[in-house]
Parts: sequence; C-alpha cells; structure tokens
Amino acid sequence: MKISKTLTDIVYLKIRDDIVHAVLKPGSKLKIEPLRKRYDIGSSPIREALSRLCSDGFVAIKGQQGFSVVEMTKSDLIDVTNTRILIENEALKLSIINGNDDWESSVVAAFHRLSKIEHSSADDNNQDLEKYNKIFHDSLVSACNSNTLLKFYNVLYDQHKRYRNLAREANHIKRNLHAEHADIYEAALAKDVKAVCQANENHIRKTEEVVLNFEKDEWL
Amino acid sequence: MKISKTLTDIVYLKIRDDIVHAVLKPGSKLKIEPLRKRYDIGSSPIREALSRLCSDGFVAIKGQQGFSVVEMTKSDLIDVTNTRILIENEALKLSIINGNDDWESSVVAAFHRLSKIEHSSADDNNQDLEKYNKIFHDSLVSACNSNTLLKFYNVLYDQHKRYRNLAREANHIKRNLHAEHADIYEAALAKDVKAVCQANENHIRKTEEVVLNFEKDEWL
DNA sequence: TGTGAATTAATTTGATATAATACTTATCAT
DNA sequence: ATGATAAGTATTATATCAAATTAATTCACA
Repeated sequence: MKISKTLTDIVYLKIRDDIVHAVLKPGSKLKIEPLRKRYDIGSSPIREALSRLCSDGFVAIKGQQGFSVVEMTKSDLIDVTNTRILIENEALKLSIINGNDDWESSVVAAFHRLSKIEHSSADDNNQDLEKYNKIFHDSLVSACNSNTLLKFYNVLYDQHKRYRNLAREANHIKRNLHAEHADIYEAALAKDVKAVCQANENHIRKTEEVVLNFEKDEWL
Repeated sequence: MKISKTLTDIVYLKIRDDIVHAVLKPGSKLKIEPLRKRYDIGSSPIREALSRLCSDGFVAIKGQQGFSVVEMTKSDLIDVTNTRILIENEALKLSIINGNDDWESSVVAAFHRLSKIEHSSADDNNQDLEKYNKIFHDSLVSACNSNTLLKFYNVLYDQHKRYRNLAREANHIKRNLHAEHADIYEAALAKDVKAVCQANENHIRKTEEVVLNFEKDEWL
C-alpha cells in the first residue's frame, strides 16, 4: 500500500499553523478565492480543511456567510487557560500513575533535548524551541491512556499557543522558561502528582498573566 | 438579512444523529455515493459534514481511503465516561458558583418538564425523553461561563449517548432514571457542589456498568 | 432612508483524475 | 500437477477541480 497525504491534510496543517502564528489574523474573513491562490489548490480541499478547523475551534462558520478566524479575546484567553489546566493536569496525573520505564526515559530524553535548545542563544531557534517544547509536553502526557484527553490537549495546546506567541513578541517580563520546565520535570520524575499539577499550572498561567496586562495597543 | 441553513449544516446533524443512534454502524465505511443517495445531495456537503464529524470524534478518516464511523469499544467507553465526568463535573461546579436566579429557575423548569415525561408511560416517548433529558442537563451546566467546556460537554454527551442507546435496548438492570435526575437536581438547588458531582458521576457510570457487563452477543 | 439592480462571494453540483481494491492470469518452486 | 506468490488489469471509490447556482453585499438612485 502506498502512503499518500491528501491535499486536504496538507492545507489543514498549513492553515492551522497560519492561524496559530497569526499570519491569518483573528477575526479576519477566510474567503475561498484568496485561499485558493495562496495555497494553490481548488476550493474543495480548502473547504474541507476549514470544516475540520471549525470543530477544532480555530475557525468560525456562519451559514451562507463563509468562514472566519475565531477572535482572540481576554475572556477566551481565560477560558482556554482554565480548561487547558483542567485537561492537561488530568492527563499528567494519569500519565504518572500509568507511566512505565519507557515513559520515564522518553520524558528524560525530551527534557534533555529541550534544555539544549533553551541554553543555546541562537537567534533563529524559535522554530526548534516550539518543536521541542511540544515534544516535551507530549512526552509528559503520553502515558495517560486516554485518546479523548489527548485530543482535547492538542487542540487547547495550539489555541493557547496563539496567546503565547503574542506574549513572546511583547516580551515584557523576563521569563525563565527553562526553570519552569525543570519544575515540571523534577516533579514528574518524582511521581509527585500534586507538585506536577502545580508546576504545570504556574507554567500555563504565566502567559495569561502577561497577556491580560497588555496595554490596548499591544492587543490585536 | 435572510436566515438560511446550508445543506452541509443539515446533513451534518442528520449524519451525527444517525451515528449516535447506530443507524450508521460503528466501524462501517461511509462511502460517498451511498450517502449521496441516502440524503439526496451532492458530494461536497457530505464531505464537509464528514470533515467536521472527524474533528468531533464521530468519524475517522484515513488518507485516500475515505471515511468511516468510529468503532465502539470497551476501552473507548471507559475513556468517554471518565472524560465526560471530568468535563461535566467541572461545568456543574462553575455553574453552581456563577448561577444566578435565572439559571436556578431554568433548572427548575427543565426538571419539571423532564419529570412529567418520565412519569408518563407512553411507549413512543423515547424521542421526547431524549430531548428533555438533554435540556435538563444543558440547563444545569448553562451558567458555567466557558464555551470550551460546553463544546467538549456537547461532544462527549453524544459520544456517551451511543453507549446509552445500547444499554437502553438491552435493559437488564431496572434503572430509576427519575431518581438519578432528582439526586442531581436536589443537590444543584442546594448549591452543594460535592453532592452534585457525586450524583452526576453515579448517573453517568450506570451506563458504563451495564454495558461493560454485556455478554458478547449483546455487544455490537 | 429605502429600493432594486449589479457585484461579489458562498455553496453546491457534476465531471475528471488519481489512488486503492478486487480480480485474473502468469510464473515459479516443490 | 499443485499451491503459492507475483504482476498486471479491471473495477471501484476517493479526492480534486471547474462550472453553475444561489445567497449576501454593495452601490446607485429615488
């Protein structure tokens, strides 16, 4: 059997990525014809990708009035933050309870890899930071044994990432990401559920704290 | 401005309903041509509706091999049950904390309406039971003030309903649904968060209990 | 303001191209 | 000769495109 990604799959990931990185701006209309040109494909794959993104919560649809990027608002940030903490902490808890030695070593490996990137001070390493940050968080919840939690976790991770990208650009507060990750890491290896959840909540709430204190002109 | 539902919207709800009621069987392939005939529309609205259902977790897609109804399995039932309890209990908690008098009276009204149906012993009232059951549960969580939780709640409610329909048909255990609802209702009005969560968990776990004890031939 | 043509854009259809599956036939080792 | 496997062919179904339809929006004019 041949392996083959469909155009819909490809454009789904591209549009999702462009929304998360605010290349496609919150609230902006997603007209089919411009998207066709932008991604150089027909309207069907575009529409199918947008349909999936609707259920994921990145795109809104209004009957007969087309698609648009969902807005970013303070109340949405609060909602996404709280729900992400609920979901991710539950997944962390289960992962610690169920995790075997393979899980543990995958966490060790991911933390080590991420730490290296965090300490390197190259200017163009944001791509890598994003990538290995996700791999680290993925490894932590990977033993939770719940497809539903993992699905919600992935959606909320990227929804939250939209706000994180805002916070990073503004970059008021000096943030020690490595220390935050180390807190989670230590507690996870110690299998201390309560401490992991606390560290993870602190980590997630940092973004909320920064972005909620934005001045008007820093907000979109 | 005119109000107008798109064909995609309509067929999305129909297919979702047919999956929840096992008219479209778990694991079965969802070929476009038969669905076209069944719902009497073109392929695009069908494919867009199926794309949304993918992200909702009712439909699976494999690149170049089309759509299919997601399987029902014991491990999925356990997963959906646990996650639904997590989400719905959180929503209940927030609803009780935030709920004002309007919320309270909407709960009273919904409970009263549901009770009437539960006590009537007409044979063809399953449609109505489903409807007012949902309205009652909706009213309980309606003041939670979290769109994300409500979205997840709605998805999990229907995913769980697939199993509930199995349980209802088999109907081994005599189940006093009214008493279960009354427990939730009393605790909600008393604003007793802990009791509401316990009553809601009991309610949800009844289905799990029944279905997990099925013999092989009762399972799909 | 309100009404109605003109324009733009969304939705839907039907047709085409491409990939997966089923089926047939041919090949080879035992 | 027989059974297993591979290669090629026919069939079916998916994914995609492009055109047609229908609804929403804009704009001119009353």
